[in-house]
Amino acid sequence: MLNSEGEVATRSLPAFRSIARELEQQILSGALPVGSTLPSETSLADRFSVSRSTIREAIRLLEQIGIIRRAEGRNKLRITMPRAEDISARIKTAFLLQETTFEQLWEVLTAIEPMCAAIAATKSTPEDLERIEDNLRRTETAHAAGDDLVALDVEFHNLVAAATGNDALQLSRETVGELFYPAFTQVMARLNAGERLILAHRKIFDAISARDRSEARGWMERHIGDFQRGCDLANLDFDAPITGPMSEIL
Amino acid sequence: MLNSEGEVATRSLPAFRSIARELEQQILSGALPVGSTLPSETSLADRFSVSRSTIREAIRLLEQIGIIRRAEGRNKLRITMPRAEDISARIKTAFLLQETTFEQLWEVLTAIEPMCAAIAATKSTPEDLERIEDNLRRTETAHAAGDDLVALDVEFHNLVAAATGNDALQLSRETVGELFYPAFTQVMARLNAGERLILAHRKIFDAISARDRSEARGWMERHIGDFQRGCDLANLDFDAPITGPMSEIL
DNA sequence: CAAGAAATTTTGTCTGACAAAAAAGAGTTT
DNA sequence: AAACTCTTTTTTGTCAGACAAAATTTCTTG
Repeated sequence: MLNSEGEVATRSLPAFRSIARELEQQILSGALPVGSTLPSETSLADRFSVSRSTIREAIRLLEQIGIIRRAEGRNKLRITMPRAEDISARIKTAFLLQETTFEQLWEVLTAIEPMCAAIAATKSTPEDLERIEDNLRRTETAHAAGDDLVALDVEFHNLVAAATGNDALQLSRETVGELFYPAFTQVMARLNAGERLILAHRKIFDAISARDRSEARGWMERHIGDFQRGCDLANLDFDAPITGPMSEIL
Repeated sequence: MLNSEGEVATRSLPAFRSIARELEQQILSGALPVGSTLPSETSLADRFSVSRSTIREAIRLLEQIGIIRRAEGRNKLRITMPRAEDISARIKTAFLLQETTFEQLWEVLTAIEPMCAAIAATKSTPEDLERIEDNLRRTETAHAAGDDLVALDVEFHNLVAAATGNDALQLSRETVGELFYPAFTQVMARLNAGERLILAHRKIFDAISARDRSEARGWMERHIGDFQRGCDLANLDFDAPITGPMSEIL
C-alpha cells in the first residue's frame, strides 16, 4: 500500500486519518483561523500529495467533529467552532444507548443547577434577567391557557445557566437538562403542580435579581428536589431508563 | 448531478450524507445490532447502488460519531456504542477553542465533585474502594519518589466518580476534570503542597469508606477549594484560558 | 486435527472523468 | 460607480475501474 505521506506516517495509520489529524492541528493551533474557508479539495490533495478521494475522507472526519462546516447552503467549507448542539446531540445518543436512568440525570442536575443559580445571582447581566423574566411571563400565560410547559421549562433552566456566563457549565448541563426536564414537567403536570413549578421559577428569578446567592441556590435545590417527590407521589419509576427520540446527528 | 438515491433524497442532500443517516437509523433501531460487523464496502455500495467512494465517505462520518469502530487492529468495522472518550475528546476541543478559563472549569467541578463524593459514600462497591485505595498508595509512593502526580490525581477523581455508578455524572465531569486537574496538581506542586493533596485524598477516601456522605462531600469541597487558594498563593491567573495538549480525536 | 500454503475478500489509494452548483469575470445598462 | 446580466472557471459530488497490502477464508498436507 502506497503511503504518499512517507515522512512521519506511523505504520498502520491510514493517510486520510493522518491528514485529518494534521489539518486539525493546524486549525487548533490557529494556522487555519476560525472563520476562514478551507482550501479547495484539489489544492489540499496537491499540498498533501494524495488523491482527492483521500482528502475527501479526511474532510468527512473533520466535518463530523464540528470544526468544519459548510456555510449556509454555500459551497465552501468554513472553519468553525464546534457548537454546543453538535456535541450535545451526540451525548444524548450516548445516554439513550446507555439506558441512563432518570435518577442518574437527576443526580447530575442536583449538583449543577443550584450552582448555576448561585453563580447567576452574582454574574447575571440585566439582559439575562430580562430574558428570564420574559420566559416567566410566557410560562404563566401558557399555564393559564393550559398549554404544554415542557419547552418553556427547559428554556428557563437554560437561561439561568446562560446567565452564569460560564460556557463549560452550560455545556455540561445542557444535554442532561434536555433529557430531564421534559420528564420533570410531565410529572408536575400529572400532579397538577404547574403552579408550584411556576412559583419555584419565580422565586429563583427573584433571588437572582436580588443577587442573593444562597436564596437562589436554595430555591433551585428545592425545585429539583420536587422531581423526586413528584415521582413518589405520581408513583412513577424514578429508576427507569430515559427514552426519547433518537437525535439526528447527521 | 446524478442522484442514485432517486427515491427520497431531499434535493441538496449529498448521497454520502443520506446514506450515513440511513445507516445510523438502522444501527440505532437495532437492525444492525451493536457488536455485529458492518457489511463490506462493496456490498454496501451495491445495496445502496452508489459507488464505493460514496460509501466510504458515509462511513467516515459514522466512524467519527463513534457508533462504528474498527476492532482492535483488525480489518473489520464493528458497530459499537459511542464511548465516553469519543465524546469527551470532542468536548475538550470545544473548550480549548472557546478559550474556557480555569475559573469556569473550577466552577463546574465545585458543583459536581462534592456530589460525586457524597454519592460514592452511599453507593461505592468494595471493588471501587479497593481501586481508590490502590490509587492512594501509588500516589504516596510517587510523591515520596518526587514523581509527577498529575496522572494519579486525575485518576483519583475519575475513580471516585466511577464509584457513583452514575454514567451521566461521569461523562459530565470527565472532560472538565481532565483539563482541570493537571493545572491543579501543578499549582499544588508549586506550593509544595503535595502532602496536602494526599491528605485530602485520604480523608475523602476514608469518608467514602465509612459511608459518611456529608464528610465525603465536605472534604471534597475543601479539596477543590484549595485550587482557588492555591492560585492566589502562587500568584497565578485564575482567569486565564486553559491550554492543553490538543486532544487526539482522530 | 492442526499448521501452513493458496485463493479470495476487503481495505486504502489512485487516476481520470463528468454533471451540477457556485464563484469569479466580463460586458452592459442605468 | 453601482447594478444587473451572461459567460467562464472552479469546486463539489459522484462514478467506474484499477491495484497493492493486509486480513480472512479455504484448502492442503503432515
